[in-house]
Amino acid sequence: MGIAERKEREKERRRQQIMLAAKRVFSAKSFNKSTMEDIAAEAELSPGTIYLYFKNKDELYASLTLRVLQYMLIRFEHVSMQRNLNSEDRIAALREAMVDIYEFDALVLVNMFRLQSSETLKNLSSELLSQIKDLSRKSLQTMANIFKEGIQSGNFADRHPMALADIALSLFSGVVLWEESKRTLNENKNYLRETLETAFHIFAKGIQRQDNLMSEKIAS
Amino acid sequence: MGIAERKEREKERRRQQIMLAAKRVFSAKSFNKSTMEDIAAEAELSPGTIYLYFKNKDELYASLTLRVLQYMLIRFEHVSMQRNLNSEDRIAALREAMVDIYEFDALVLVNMFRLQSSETLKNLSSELLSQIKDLSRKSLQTMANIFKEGIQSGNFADRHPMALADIALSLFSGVVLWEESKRTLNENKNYLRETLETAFHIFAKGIQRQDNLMSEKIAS
Amino acid sequence: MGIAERKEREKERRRQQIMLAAKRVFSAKSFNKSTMEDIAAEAELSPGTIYLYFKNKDELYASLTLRVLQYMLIRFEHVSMQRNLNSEDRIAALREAMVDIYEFDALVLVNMFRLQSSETLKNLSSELLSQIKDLSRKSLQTMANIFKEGIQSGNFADRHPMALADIALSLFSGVVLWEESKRTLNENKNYLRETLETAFHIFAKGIQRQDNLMSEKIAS
Amino acid sequence: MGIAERKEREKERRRQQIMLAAKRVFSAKSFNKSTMEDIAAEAELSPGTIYLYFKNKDELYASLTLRVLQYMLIRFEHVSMQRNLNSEDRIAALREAMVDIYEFDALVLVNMFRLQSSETLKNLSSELLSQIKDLSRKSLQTMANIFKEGIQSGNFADRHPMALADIALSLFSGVVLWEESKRTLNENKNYLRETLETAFHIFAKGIQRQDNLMSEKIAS
DNA sequence: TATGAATGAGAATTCATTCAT
DNA sequence: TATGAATGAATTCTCATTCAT
Repeated sequence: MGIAERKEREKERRRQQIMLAAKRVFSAKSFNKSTMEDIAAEAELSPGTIYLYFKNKDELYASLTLRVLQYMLIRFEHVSMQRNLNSEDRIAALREAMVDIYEFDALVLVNMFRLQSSETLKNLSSELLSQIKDLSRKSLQTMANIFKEGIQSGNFADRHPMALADIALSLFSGVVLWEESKRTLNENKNYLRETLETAFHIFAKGIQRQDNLMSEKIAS
Repeated sequence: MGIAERKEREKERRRQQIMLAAKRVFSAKSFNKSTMEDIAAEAELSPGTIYLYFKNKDELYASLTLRVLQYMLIRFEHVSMQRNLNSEDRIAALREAMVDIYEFDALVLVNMFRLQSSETLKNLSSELLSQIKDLSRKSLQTMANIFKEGIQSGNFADRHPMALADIALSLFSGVVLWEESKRTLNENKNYLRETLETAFHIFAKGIQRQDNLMSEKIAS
Repeated sequence: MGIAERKEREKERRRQQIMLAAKRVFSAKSFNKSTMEDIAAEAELSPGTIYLYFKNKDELYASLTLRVLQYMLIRFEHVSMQRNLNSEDRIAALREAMVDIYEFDALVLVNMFRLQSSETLKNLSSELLSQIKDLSRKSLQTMANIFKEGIQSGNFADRHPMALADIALSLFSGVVLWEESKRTLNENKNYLRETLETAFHIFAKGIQRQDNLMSEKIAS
Repeated sequence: MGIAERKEREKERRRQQIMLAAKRVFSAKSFNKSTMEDIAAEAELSPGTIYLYFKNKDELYASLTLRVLQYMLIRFEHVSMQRNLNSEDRIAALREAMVDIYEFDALVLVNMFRLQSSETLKNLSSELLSQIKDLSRKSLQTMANIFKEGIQSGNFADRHPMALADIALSLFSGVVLWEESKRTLNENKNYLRETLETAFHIFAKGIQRQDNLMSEKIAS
């Protein structure tokens, strides 16, 4: 029994080892220019071994996406459970979660959209695909709940919570994409955190109820 | 001379024809899964002919990016010149410009970030690369000017105009990316315009001066 | 018009060139040990070129089979049309046709049965597969007609003509198989013609009507 | 000692278990498309274990051939020893032996010809190879003896007995090959027994002495 | 200019075989 | 003995690019 469990754990560890190597290689070279041999070398394994853990290159790639999505859900759920925070602080917590997610894996989130291509989709096992769909749906739903509570407590203007979640996620990915882009073209330092802070300040203000804003002002 | 001009015009027309074909193929299949033969077939030309107009696949791709950036700059400049509009309406005009850009070429803007890859960059002629940098800089600057004027007229909160431009562009690309993603995964209808409207409403409200909001409220 | 035709002819010639090279390589090495690179080298072409003419290795192989089947049908039809021959001589002519077929391509006929594997079948285009089925059906039918006429003329015992065709073809392939086998194991000279002669003498006698045999004997 | 024997017996049983699994897999998929992992899975063993019993894939394959040749010799010897039967009945007994052999292993006999490939031969231990040659020689010789006795007893026409054995074996393998082929291509039911009966009726009649046939006829 | 057949380097993937446990 | 993860050489196939016509 213990043996089966240990084997299972080792197998999972090996998968992680390969995914981490893949992440490093993809970050350095972009998906198409990265070869399975590069990844194998980075993981200090032989090419054949990769295929014991991942059906093909697209599936390895998609597994990286899954990994980020899992982390994203956990971080969003954590924010969602912090009921003691006021609405504004929850938005800030959400933003901090996003910074964490970015630090967990900057590029895979960005490249996640590679999965758009139907040519890619057909190389994926339906199980993996449905896991990805499921996780992204859950993450959005979790974010939507945060907005919903803000609306019910009268802090946020009355908008469809799911639309707000879509927009918050879009803002996040857009900023990551654009900052990464600028960074590569100009080799500048990383302004992601600052930009994200500004962006979410604006977003937070943009979704507040007018009354709320007024009363704040008057109180001051 | 007239002959030379006509030839020039025809050459440009042929370039456009290839780019349009490439755009369609890249949209359907993603860069790597699209072959030069696919593109040639879509353009009703032979593979060899493509190479008479574009140095290589990467350069063809980059030219598509250039094309959308040119359009973007024109649209942004047009908004910038509409001095008769109030700040709020200019944000709305900016948003409409973005919808146009999206309709001009949904994915290439998003995939523009593929150019990040340094492996790709070195396949491009330096001329093309500097044109791309130049155009994206100008587009941002033009947007920044719009925000700057809003700040000077006292309508927008005092923030760095370039940061606002970065965020507006990020929001735009993020929404395109995410809506396209949802569309591919779920085969749903296209909610881009609606989402973009909501997103820019929030953004517009988020960057207004508090006083401004209050006075609006009181006046009402 | 003439150009299109010439191109078509050249394309067909190139296909033949590849098939001949493949035949030589398969004869020397057996299907699995022959690589596409071997075949390309033998045809003095690059590996990629093979794929312009044949979808994959299995399809190239099956095309060789088709080629023999085409030749087989022509030879059998030729025998079938020789109505002036008596039944016994027609069997002899059939046997000579088989020797020709063997000389046209000894191994592919033998290996034709590789196509049995369903794993192989699924790599073939349905068009090619149906051509193969069609040709083997027609060849058998043509042989069956020869037997039918012998039965109707009272020379052959009354048996199902198609069953006789099956058996004649089986005898042919069995002899080829076995003689090739002996030849490889013992590096002996080629007894195929002699064995085939004996085999078809026996077969011819075996299918004659008893009366016929008797009367021959009495007449002698 | 008893222990050593039991171990030996168990080892042999395990070898048989693997060969049976291999036979099933090879029948379904053809040699090249069958992987050692397929065979291991079918035998409910791990790939490594196969190599404890067989040197390599070619040798496993050759062992299957050996197995069917052993069975063939036993069956032919059994027919050979039935001296009480008349010649015609002995041919019938031979045919029944062939049906048994077919049922013992339909395809391996036919695929035996894969061993032709010199590339394959050099992967085999010389011991195994000489056993195979020896057994096939003995089987043919046994058959030849049956024919020889028929000739000496005046029932069969005077032909070289070994040539008759070659032809009988060819007819057998040809029929198996062709019937299996038809079966795979058309998913029909199995006509092997019927075809083999007809084929050997014809063969039996074809090798009889003329006088013999006449006298039969007159007697009737 | 346009063609499209040919190229061939390069990639993904497979699988017989090994070996530490 | 048995395992099965790991290997890595070998193989099939792809596709950006070239070039003779």
